[in-house]
Amino acid sequence: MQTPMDKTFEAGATEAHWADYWERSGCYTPSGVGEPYSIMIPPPNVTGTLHMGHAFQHTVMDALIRYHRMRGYDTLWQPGTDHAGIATQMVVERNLKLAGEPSRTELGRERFLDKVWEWKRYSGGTIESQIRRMGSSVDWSRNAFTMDPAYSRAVIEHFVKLHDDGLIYRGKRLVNWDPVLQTAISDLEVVSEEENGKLWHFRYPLADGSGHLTVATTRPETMLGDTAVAVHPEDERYAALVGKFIKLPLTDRLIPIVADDYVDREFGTGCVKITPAHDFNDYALGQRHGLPLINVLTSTATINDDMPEPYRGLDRFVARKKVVADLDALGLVDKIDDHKLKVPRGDRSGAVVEPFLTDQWFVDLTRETRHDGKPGPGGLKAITQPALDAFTQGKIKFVPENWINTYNQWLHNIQDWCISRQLWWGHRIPAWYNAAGDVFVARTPYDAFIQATGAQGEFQLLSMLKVASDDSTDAINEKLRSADAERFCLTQDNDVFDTWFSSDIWPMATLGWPDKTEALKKYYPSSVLVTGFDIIFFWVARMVMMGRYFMNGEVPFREVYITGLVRDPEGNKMSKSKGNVLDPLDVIDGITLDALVAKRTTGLMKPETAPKIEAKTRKDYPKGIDAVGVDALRFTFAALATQGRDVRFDAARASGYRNFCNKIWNAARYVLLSCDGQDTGLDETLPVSLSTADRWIISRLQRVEQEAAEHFRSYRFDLLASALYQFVWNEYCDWYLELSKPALQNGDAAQQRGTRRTLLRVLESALRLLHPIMPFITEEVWQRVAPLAGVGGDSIMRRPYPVADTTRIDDAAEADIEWLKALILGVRQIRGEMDIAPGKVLPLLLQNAGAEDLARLQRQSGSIEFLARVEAPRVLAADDEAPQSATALLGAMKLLVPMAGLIDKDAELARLNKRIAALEGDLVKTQTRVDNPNFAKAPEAVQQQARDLLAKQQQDLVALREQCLRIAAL
RNA sequence: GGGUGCUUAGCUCAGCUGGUAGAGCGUCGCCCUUACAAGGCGAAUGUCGGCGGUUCGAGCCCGUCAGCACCCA
Repeated sequence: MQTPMDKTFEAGATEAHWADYWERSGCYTPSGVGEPYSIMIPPPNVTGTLHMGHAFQHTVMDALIRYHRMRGYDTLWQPGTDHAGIATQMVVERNLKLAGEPSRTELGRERFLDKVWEWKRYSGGTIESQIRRMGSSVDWSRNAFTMDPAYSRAVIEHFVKLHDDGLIYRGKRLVNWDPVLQTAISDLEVVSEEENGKLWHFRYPLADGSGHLTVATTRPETMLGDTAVAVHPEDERYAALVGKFIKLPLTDRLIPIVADDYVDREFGTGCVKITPAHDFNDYALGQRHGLPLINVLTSTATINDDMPEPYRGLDRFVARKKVVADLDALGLVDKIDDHKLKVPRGDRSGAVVEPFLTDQWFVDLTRETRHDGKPGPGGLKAITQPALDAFTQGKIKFVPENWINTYNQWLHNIQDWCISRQLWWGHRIPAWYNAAGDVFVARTPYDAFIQATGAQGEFQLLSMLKVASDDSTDAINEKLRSADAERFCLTQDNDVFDTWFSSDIWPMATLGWPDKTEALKKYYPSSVLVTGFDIIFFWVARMVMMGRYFMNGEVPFREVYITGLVRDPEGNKMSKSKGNVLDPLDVIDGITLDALVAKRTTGLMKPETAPKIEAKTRKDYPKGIDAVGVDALRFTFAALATQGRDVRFDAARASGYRNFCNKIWNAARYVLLSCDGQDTGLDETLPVSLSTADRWIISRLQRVEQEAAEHFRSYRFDLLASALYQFVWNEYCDWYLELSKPALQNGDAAQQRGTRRTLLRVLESALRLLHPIMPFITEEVWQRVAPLAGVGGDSIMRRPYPVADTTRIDDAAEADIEWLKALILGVRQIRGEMDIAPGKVLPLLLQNAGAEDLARLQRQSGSIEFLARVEAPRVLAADDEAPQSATALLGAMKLLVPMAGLIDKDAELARLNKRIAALEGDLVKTQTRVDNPNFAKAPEAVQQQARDLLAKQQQDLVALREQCLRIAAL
């Protein structure tokens, strides 16, 4: 005998135990047998902790992984974290500031990086413990980090190979410059939003003194770097001026007037000042017209020393005012209009980004042929096109599939990718420079020195100096200096790679690439990538590019399941600055309102937003958040995983699924109370008889198993959740458990044996069906149920996922139980609508019963009496007089509950009239449908269905009206 | 300007190849019935954004308008 179960399910108590057990007993590591099934986790940034979005996606991934593991696949879920260059560097810098410690620049590169590693250990540890809490069955033995030595080697290999293949170039180009973080960022990291600004109109005098042109600008300070004024070639107003010169105010320069159809004649005056060094469009125009580039700014966005003295050193916005004031003093300001414009800001710093001319590294994604003129394909052919083809050729597909449009559109308009960042935290670019500025790209410092010395004919120098292949740059330089060979000294590029330029090889590098490992052979391509639509460009597309390029055209994953983004109850994106984030653990463990408010309002970048955040929090969660446990949270995510883009998190919904856990728990409790220590049919030699109810629930189980398989295949976790919920609650608990009660009380030994066996087997199957979504409660309950069901094994995780046996679908049993339910529903309806206490046992008469009704009555009488709480139903003969009764219909049969002393005449009349009214409405609809002469065009089956419905409605209506008259007459 | 979605019960959302509108939460009655009050039983609630079209039949297909959201330029 087992120890009895508690009356309620306490999630916390079981979670830690099973998570620990699964991991220790090797449930998470690939079995090594079966067809491979793998998922690479989108590595969370080590900037902080997991948020609801992670919890959501991890739920989906774990459900897929557990499902396939149970299906017998050799299943790998690869975990890991991402170093997240800019984001992490910013977090650490902020922490240093808050702690009053020396700043990044004061510490210097090496000591600062020590601080970042310290943070990484802390943050990474937090993330890993959160993943463990959620029950995510990742293979911890393969845990990876994008800055691991092995991973770093892969990043370098990836860069060097692309470089050697002529697909990477370095050059002075206009990039998006974040003057606060002092680094280049990619176009994807720039967010442009409409802001209120001004449009300044300046008069630019013609050099010959014959007048002026008026130009409009949103950024006056850039005029110091103007190198032309452009007009539209077909603009008659200015045709005569093209080729003349402007005397640029505040400088001594003459700049030409050029014609270019980039100019929009309608905008402003139709004259545009051209600043090629500070605007992307102007840059392109400048290239077309051979204009010089004049840089106005420093890297911190102050005016540089090449500019006229009065402006030097001024911040760009101060300089803007001064430029306007100075022009105004010269009488050159025509007018100033209010103007809405898109202001580009760095997504991390929020600073206004400047187009800025610097030396950067780029991946070529746009050329047909190599940029260096050597034979071979350029980036367009080698990288971009294959990434597009992967989908058109069906090697990968999106789920939902319409995301392909987003993907294609981006790739068709793609720009070269700036991959260098002026940061310290990240993979340092493996490029070295000599004093002459020559660049050597190599896998190791040693290789770079080999190249550098070899280039000057000094092939033996390094071996003479006993330079080792693993010597650092400094060590080699030291040896060179001591040998008076200083001219061979090299310095490594100070910059690091864009983080996405390391995570783009995640599916390969985590499996050991560039080595040809067994894991790579087995688990690449991964089966599915689960991620949000917000990083289709950042990550998905780039993984496809690099995967195909480095893996002989093989894609990194077969399917991309795009999830929605988790939002707050109002539909806003969750973010720390908005103060609407939720920690999944706070939903799991619960949190009081005050604690939640405190959590959301401390450590804010803008403390003044605290009152607003507090008010919103108190509105959204007036009672705090109930502790629901991991399983309920996971089930909530599954239920919310529709195909839409937004997932509004609803704490009430989570509480609802917490109740579902409790329902499962108590159902199991009942089953165990009924079966533990009893004959549960394990002895195959003893006779077992299955009742209609037994055959019915077994049949329903097969159907839900079919549905589950389909929903996993199509990634419809919402439908999966609802199918399982309904089966467990509305069929197994509401009906089957109730039906089992009279069977266990009154059945013979074989019947009881059959019922107990069915109770146990169906529950055991249901637990396995639910396990991928709700691992903990299913394991906890399964451990108790499985032995009684005759099922062995140490963990539900290792049991097979239920597969439908269609031979056990039993239409007759289903029809019988549907009839039974309808009968009971009829009685309950009378009871409910008459406010008769549920416990009150009622007499029940059956009038006009057919042969089928009588047969079913015979088979189900025990169930009827128990569930409907009625005395043994009395069948009226055709000529029997019925007492005055409340009525419900079951097909042609009437259910009569005698009213004497129970039911008020008027109440029953009201009730009948309501039913009649509803029925009349339905009848009209059906009648008009059937009467439409064109209805003959409909398929015969549809017509028959409609005619049947009509007949039934007519028959019911007649019966109800008859009954109504009879009661009224009393 | 280009693109992608969305608009269904008070709220959050399902609704498969067109065949009499569903779930959860909430609401309203009656019940502490020996698995579960985190529960049981019953009930109410929708011109499926507007208009037009195709069709025997439209929440679903087509057109159009309105509102909302996001992405790209």
